[in-house]
Amino acid sequence: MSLKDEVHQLHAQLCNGLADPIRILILYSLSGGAKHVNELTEEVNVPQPTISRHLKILRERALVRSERKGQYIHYSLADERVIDALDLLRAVMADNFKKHGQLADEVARGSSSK
Amino acid sequence: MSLKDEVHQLHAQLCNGLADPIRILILYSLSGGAKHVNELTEEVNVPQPTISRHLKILRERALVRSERKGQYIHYSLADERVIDALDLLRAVMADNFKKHGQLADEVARGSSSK
DNA sequence: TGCACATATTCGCAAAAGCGAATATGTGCA
DNA sequence: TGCACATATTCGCTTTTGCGAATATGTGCA
Repeated sequence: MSLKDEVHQLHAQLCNGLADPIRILILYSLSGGAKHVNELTEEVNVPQPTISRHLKILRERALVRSERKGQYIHYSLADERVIDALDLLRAVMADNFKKHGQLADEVARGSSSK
Repeated sequence: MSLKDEVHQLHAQLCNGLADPIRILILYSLSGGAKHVNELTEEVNVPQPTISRHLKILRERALVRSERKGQYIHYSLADERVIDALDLLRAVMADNFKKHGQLADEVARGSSSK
């Protein structure tokens, strides 16, 4: 595989890190400030091992950073621009719905800029 | 599933549309102007049925638009902001590499702004 | 040290994705 | 109509992904 293709491969993997509803919820949650795993578990409302599995994926793609603080491990966004990218895509989606007259309001609400 | 979760599901599907190297190549190629399938086949250098399968996915996610022009079908970006989002993520990736001193140059080259 | 809590990993499995090869559909033109 | 070209779909298969349940690891404190 050429070096250039490797870059596209990595670019795709980064995008793949965003391609799951739970991970999107985690990222938006972290955009409101660093949190530890239990807080995320409550906010996203899925079992703790599931959160940890998704956090591992986000870590592997360098989308989040983790830092141990005593007993807890604090997770934070690695780069705020990831939220910008998500918001852009959400806006694209909202416009599509507007064109087809469905769900547009709910999409517009609940973004990171709530 | 709640309506809000449905939105996150759709958001994730949109991101999933970007989560493949071939589709990323297709989108960047289309950012240089509308093209028909054979042109994409040559540029991306994969078999034609493969391109068509990926185009179907991009269509389903409303990332591209298709318009028949006689014998050909012209594909174009549905929304330029998708490229903005991809570029943002590529920049995030480039910065990560810069921190780890790998591949950063190649990542910076070959973006949509070539 | 040993217990309580926070977080991560493993396992087994069911569901989904991606691919090559073959084939089908659609369109223009002789 | 029938042929040539452009594009889409189907099929069989292998690989990957995601999940729940159980379990392991790591940390602070009595």
